[in-house]
Amino acid sequence: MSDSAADMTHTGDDQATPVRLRTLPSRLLGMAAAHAERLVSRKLAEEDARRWHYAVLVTLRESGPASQATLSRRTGVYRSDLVAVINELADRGLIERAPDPADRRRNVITVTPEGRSLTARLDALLDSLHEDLLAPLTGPEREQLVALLTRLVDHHSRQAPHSADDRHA
Amino acid sequence: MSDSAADMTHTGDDQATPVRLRTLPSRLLGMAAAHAERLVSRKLAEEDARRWHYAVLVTLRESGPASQATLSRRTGVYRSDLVAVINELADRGLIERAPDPADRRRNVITVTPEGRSLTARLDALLDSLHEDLLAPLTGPEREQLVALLTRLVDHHSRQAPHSADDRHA
DNA sequence: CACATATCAGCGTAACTGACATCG
DNA sequence: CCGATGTCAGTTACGCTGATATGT
Repeated sequence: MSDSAADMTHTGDDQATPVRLRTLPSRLLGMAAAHAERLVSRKLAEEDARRWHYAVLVTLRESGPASQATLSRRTGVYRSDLVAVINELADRGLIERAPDPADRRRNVITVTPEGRSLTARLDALLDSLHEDLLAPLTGPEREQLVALLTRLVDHHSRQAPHSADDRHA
Repeated sequence: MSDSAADMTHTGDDQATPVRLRTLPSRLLGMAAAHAERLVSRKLAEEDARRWHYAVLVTLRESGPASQATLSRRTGVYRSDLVAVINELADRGLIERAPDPADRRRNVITVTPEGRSLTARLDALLDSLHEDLLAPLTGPEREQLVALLTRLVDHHSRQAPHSADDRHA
């Protein structure tokens, strides 16, 4: 256990992350988001779902049946990636994919009753999860955080409406 | 251009993201972070650097020479991934990797002058970037945001000190 | 012996690009 | 012909899990 070239075992701050990194807003955002997303993925996995599955299901519930291209725009999931998500949801009988008679390029995607019930279960899981996630903050602080983040996100999507954003559950 | 099964071209809210998604804290965090990380990656790319490169360079500057294992702990980058990062930085003459005479398992990593100057340039790029990123917020609001995020991150890393977190530039 | 270090090989996901056939 | 749609193939970064050889 000796010690060597620099400091290491001496000072004990072996895992002290530099101040510069700890205080960089972009990094803070990244770390908080990474933590949140780990929790979310873990939770959704309990129902064998992932973020994109949930995003699609919620979108179908809120805006009704839609084509894949439309779902892509509404969820922020790329149409190419959406194909696999739709496949998986359809294989599990959570949605139905039918050709659109009015426009034969399109598939009309519809939630099934089983899809709706899964969505409701996922809602509940995520709601309870957010309790834990935001545990260190008071009610007003949570609102503040949400408000600030919303401002950031809105500002950006107004500035670059086309430039590939959104995503994330 | 007809119209079909649901609404689509009718209403015009073709890309209206569901309220549930737009207001989910975890998603807001994810979107804000994704935006930030896109900006950061773009900026760092101007100097052919990535987040991990910057994290390593900053850490070396702030805490001096260290072994790869120590750098891994301080930056949050996995030892296994660090190998490639160190290789790349060394190939470009930004750091030096020398065996530690006191402990022959270790490599002592040291920044070179070129490494220091790159780090300084990256600092400047990121500082100006954060101006843009946080543009929609006032000074006090930025502090509030940073404070709230710090609380979230700290709380979590106290709760799960071992469980693989950190990362992100 | 248990433990740490550096390295390698590999996996899963998210995000994104390009191409292509079909259809409007 | 231009543009939209669904699909497939592929890329990059990141986060994470082994396993292994070497050394303490």
